[in-house]
Amino acid sequence: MVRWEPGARERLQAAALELFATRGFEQTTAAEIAESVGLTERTFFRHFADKREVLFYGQELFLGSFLDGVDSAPRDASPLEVIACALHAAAGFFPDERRSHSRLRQSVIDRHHALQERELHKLAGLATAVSEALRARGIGEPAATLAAESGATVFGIAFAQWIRDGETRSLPAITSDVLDELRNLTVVAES
Amino acid sequence: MVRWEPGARERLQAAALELFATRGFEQTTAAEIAESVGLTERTFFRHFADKREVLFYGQELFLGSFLDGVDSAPRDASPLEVIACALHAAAGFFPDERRSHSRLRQSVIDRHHALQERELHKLAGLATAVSEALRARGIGEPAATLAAESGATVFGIAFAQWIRDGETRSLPAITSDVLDELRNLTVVAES
DNA sequence: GACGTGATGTCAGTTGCAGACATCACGGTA
DNA sequence: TACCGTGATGTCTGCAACTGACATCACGTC
Repeated sequence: MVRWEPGARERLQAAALELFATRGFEQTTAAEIAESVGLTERTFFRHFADKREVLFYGQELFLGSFLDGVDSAPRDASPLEVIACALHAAAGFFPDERRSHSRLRQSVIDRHHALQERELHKLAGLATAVSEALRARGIGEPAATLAAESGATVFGIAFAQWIRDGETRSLPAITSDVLDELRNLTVVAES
Repeated sequence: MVRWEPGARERLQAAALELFATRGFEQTTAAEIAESVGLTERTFFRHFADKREVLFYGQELFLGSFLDGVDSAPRDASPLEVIACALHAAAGFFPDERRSHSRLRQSVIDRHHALQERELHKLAGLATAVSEALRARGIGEPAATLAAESGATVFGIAFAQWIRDGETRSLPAITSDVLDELRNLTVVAES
């Protein structure tokens, strides 16, 4: 007889998303999430540093694809060209099959300030990691940070558009368009 | 005999900053902050929605100066020119006399994830307000959001530089330089 | 001089989280 | 076959972050 069902973490994450979506984040206790999959509150907090983290755990792969994109850029690429590569790689991380799941998850996040804060913090951490990768390529400051943060901004805007109702384009396509808009922004200012 | 000393909120904010700076954020309870100025924990939470907010309360004035800057831009200004005006106005909100206080406050924030999250959330709220102001001027999406977020990024980088040890330039001067770097970023990419 | 008001105090309760310690299937080792 | 270490879990306990309900009482007003 098995002592524990496998995949405790994944079951907790799935249950949490469902409960948050139906009852709301504050109305769902960590104990309820745990009990709904046959575990205890204490175990919940062993898997996730805090209640919010259950929605954000496991983004290292996403960050990794972002950094892989940085590495894939040619040596002599400009900062913004490097960001373009990173965005292309990162956008590929979200194929269209994930759209409805992403939509549900984001609708939960958008409804609660506490979750928005965590999301912003994760995005900021990603930007920091990218800016370090840019500096490792010899790009100085503040260009590296500026480019990295701009990349994160572009991704955020594109992602929000990707999960909007009625949107049918793929995330890479949208990302590319938004990046073009960023280029236009400053070009127009220069004219 | 007066029933309460005036300025409860300000006293709480000052005491909180000092205690956070000396003991650390998690090691300081809301009750301790309140008692250090002769109040109770319950009163603390009547003035601030949560423990973190004591460090962030009262930023409407800063947001206001940002929006005033948007309004001060000429009608036919490009999005980035509008942002330049907004940044100039916002940077003026932090004269050099505030530098050491800002430095202390920021050092506390930088030491604690929970406070960083709140700061990012406030900055994001500012960017949202600015993007709405841009849309009200007839600027479309995603240009408005892109410009507003870029402005927030520039301000954040400039502010971090302003409070760095040894930095002597004024915040408006630094902000202007960082904004130029943002322009260079995309110009180089276009060449 | 009575009266409403607003900032505060008091008290009790829920929830998020963490330390300390026990449990016990499983996999290896003698 | 008997033993042992390990890791994921449960149990118990306690603190701190908040919150609702209700009491207090200086102050200004009528």
